[in-house]
Amino acid sequence: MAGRARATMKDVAALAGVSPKTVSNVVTGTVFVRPETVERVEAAMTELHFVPNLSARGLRNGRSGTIAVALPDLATPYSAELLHDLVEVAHERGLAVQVEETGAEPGREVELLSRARAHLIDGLILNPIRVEDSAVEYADHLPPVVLIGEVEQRVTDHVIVDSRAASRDITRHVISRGARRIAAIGGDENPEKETAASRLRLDGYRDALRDAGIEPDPRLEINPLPWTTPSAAAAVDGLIASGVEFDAVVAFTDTLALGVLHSLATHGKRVPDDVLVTGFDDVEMARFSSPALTTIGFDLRRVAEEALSLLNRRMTERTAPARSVTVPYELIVRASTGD
Amino acid sequence: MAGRARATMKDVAALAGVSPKTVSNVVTGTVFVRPETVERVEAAMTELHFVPNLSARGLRNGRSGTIAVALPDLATPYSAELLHDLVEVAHERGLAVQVEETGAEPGREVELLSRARAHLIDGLILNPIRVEDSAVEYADHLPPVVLIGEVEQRVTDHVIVDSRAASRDITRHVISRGARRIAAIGGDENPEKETAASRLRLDGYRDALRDAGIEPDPRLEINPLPWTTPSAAAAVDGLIASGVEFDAVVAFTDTLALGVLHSLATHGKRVPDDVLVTGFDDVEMARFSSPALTTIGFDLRRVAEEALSLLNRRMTERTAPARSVTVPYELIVRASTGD
DNA sequence: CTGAAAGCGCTTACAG
DNA sequence: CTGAAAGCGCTTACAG
Repeated sequence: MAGRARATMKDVAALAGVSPKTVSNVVTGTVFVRPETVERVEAAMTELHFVPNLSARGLRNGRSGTIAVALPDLATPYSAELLHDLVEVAHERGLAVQVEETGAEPGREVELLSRARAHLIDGLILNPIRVEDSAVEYADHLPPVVLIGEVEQRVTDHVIVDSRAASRDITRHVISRGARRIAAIGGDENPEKETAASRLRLDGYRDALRDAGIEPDPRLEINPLPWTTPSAAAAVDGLIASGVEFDAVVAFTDTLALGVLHSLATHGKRVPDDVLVTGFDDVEMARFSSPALTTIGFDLRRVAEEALSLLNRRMTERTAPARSVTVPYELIVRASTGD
Repeated sequence: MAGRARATMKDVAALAGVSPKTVSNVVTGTVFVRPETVERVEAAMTELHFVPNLSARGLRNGRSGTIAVALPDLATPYSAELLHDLVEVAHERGLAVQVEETGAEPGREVELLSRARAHLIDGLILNPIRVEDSAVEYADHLPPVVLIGEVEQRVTDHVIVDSRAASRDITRHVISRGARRIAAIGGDENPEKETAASRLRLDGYRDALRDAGIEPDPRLEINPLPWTTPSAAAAVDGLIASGVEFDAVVAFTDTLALGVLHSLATHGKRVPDDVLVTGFDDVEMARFSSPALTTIGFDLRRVAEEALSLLNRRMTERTAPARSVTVPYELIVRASTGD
């Protein structure tokens, strides 16, 4: 078959002795076709190895059957797990998934959205990093968009977890276990470096401190960029070297927390005996680290389903008001806070 | 703009006072167009928010500018890191990437390849699990395919790492550190469960044992399916419960090795003092586990580049003989074998 | 239940 | 350097 021209509906129609329209009806299955006819057409399709040309279909009906998923860093465990669920759910719903990486640069999100490529897709699921920079103001020129993650805007649909409350809860938890000098890894005052997650989780952390009457210490608020395991390890190395005392570390993602554990182990600090440690996201490694991580968990499969449902609705009702779905979280207590 | 019809080249041409052909020339940039004309056309495109319809272009020139990447499980750290590099390289070369998950079921690979969707793509990069089942025999009816990973066939292009030699080397390493009772996690005799990686890494492990005069013990060859961290942990739990003695564990992926470390820690076995442990792949967590993992590393970015180069060549020369590129590996010694 | 015609938005020869 | 025509392979009205 290599090299031989691909069969078209016209070829199939000729072989089956029907019109192209009938072949189309058989392929799409929207109209009832007489069983004998269906059989003849299917036999012809098999014989010719017919596969519909999706470019042609897409051109005709204006939909490609493909959505894009844009994530900051595909190599991160959290992104990988989220992508896994999104692809699974999308395929169940008959949609193909194209992936894009926005990276650390805020501009990439905007660029990506306005890029030509984006317009071969029927919709976009975006996990944004930045608040203001999120290209949502361009929503008018965009395909349907659903945001995953906390962003303070009401222009597009989004699926959120209440990060601030979750961060407050997990910080309260370490306070309840006796911690007073609690480092926050991922928080930042600098609006240049601030992200939606960073801002909200820092707010939640401070809420808990305030409620407990603990004075925040700027030296304990560290934002290692990018949010990776090695940079978190380096941040804790630095904290230890600085001599600032601490008895707990609240990391704003599990990926960061794994670096925290590594640094503490390197310096001979025992978790949870000397220092309590928590993460956020409940990635698979959070259960298998030494010690296992106390963290915030939520149902990623559910997030994926909600995102695709919102996107699907948006594809049909373009002008409906923006919807927001909140997925519940739970505090998962493990050995890293001495369960 | 929402709801308003998208501008076409015809609209742009009308506004700029040129023919659609000229607009096309400006957009594709293949033919020289007079600077004043270019400027007029570009102004018109901006004004109308023109974006070329890629379905139409795809229909016309037979290429979509999209490739597919099919991996067994997107949530696995190794897959995630590989996808990250593939997407990065593909984007540098102007290609979009569609992702597919083949899962554990061997049939999915075949199904996927023959599925209609596959034909909207210009090529496919596949990380196959099974040897025989890999749908490579269908290569004639397929878009250009490049395999990543060891598969014993010469029908399609592929990028490989010499798994057998690598597995032999790392097993030799633990033998050199004094181990004699070495468990292999991921090896399997059962052809039903055997995969390309499983087969070759088991062969390499046995090569090393034979060279050292150590008799293989079937009770030490365990294949936890699927190849995940929890199943590896459960496998080692079982091994310990069985009472079979061992002084080292050679895991066939880092993901498995992380589960091995977890199980050993749970049972109070110290690594490397009581048991040596090794992995394969050098994922990021291999550096941050406690202890850090001795493993086999290779350049994933390089793998991605080679795969895309092969695919690109295949897209132009469909009938050229299959090529194979071998990427070098290295033994990375870390604390888990007592460095 | 099926056919003949038209058109989705591009780009490729073919002319000038 | 630019235009007018044709066609990539489908599907959507419009007829019967």
